[in-house]
Amino acid sequence: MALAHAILVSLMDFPCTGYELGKRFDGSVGFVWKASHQQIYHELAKLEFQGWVSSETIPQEGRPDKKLYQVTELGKNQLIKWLKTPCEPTHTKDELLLKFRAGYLVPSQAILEELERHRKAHQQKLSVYQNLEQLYTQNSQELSQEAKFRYLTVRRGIHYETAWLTWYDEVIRVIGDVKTNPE
Amino acid sequence: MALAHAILVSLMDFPCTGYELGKRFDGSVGFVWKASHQQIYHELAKLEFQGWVSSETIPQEGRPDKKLYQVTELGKNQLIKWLKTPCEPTHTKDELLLKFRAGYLVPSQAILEELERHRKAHQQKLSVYQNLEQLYTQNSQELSQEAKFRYLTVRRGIHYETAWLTWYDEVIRVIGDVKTNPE
DNA sequence: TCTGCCATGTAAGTTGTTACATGATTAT
DNA sequence: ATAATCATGTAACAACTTACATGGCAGA
Repeated sequence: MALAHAILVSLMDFPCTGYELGKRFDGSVGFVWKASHQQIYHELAKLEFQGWVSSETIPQEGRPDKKLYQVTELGKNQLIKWLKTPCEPTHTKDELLLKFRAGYLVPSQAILEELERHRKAHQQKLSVYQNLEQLYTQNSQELSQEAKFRYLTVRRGIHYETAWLTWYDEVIRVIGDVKTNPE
Repeated sequence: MALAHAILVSLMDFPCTGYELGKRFDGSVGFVWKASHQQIYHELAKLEFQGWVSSETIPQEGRPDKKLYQVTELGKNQLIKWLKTPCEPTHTKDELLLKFRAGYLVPSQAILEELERHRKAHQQKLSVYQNLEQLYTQNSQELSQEAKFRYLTVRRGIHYETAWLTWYDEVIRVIGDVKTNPE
């Protein structure tokens, strides 16, 4: 259900092909919603069938034709309807935290190494967000309404990644110097 | 795949029935992994078939028999094997943030109300975590290795919820005083 | 009396993952 | 040569959601 809306939100920025959407879902859109290209193609077909998006086929030589998708009036109305509908908080499913909770079952070194891998990933994501943030803050003119929402989405990413990094530091302080390794 | 491990982690704390697991997944376990009772019963049956858990049927009067599950040696080994295997960072799927990103399409009041609802939920979860935290910090004796991991899992929850609250404040500062409502 | 708790599931449908398939073009 | 990029999908499977089903017991 929400994948459909994630696609609509993306296409509202500008029309795209399925392939391009796939890349955007790997990049900045993926910070709020992840999806594989198979899912995207499948959902686009469904959306077109429902009349929420329309496509224009662009013939190409030496490679498959492109299909450029855009949101229809109906699609936009449905998107706005969805925006006005309350939603539930996201169901947490965090494999790393789940592992961490059972971390006492293995030598703490194993857990700390895994944590370090993830810490690096979060550090990198933070950098990406900080670069994006600069695009909004560097010129001092007032941001448009649309830009404000995007800027704050990036800010949410910064808060999120920073919270992880702070937690990692805390973990190191509490269990990082443990000498007694079980097993 | 990971639901199986979430169940094993929970059962390592102490043996449970499916029903009790359901409640725990609604409560403290649910902070790291969410699952419905249907999923849990289904997965328990699978786990027992595989020999990762075993069950003891406890007859009852006037209500269905209980099945008390516990982790087998095989299950524990599999759990430890899984703990040592690296995992990927969680795929983000945040409906609220997705909506927020497209927030410019509706009157900002609509978004702010939805945000307020979620802010309250995060505030409440934070309180729950803070109460749990006290259990670990109130007596000054050194925590066991197992308790440290649990304590830090709770701390992660506190960092997570606090980051949301900080972001909400920021959103209010940036778009909370907007006079121009589209539509 | 009615709601909620206890206790277990089945069945149908949707969503998401993994593997497979094609084939020219461009960069290393 | 080889790998990566462009560009689209199908098929099988696994995971998850929603609705349904049963039925006694305890408390407001």
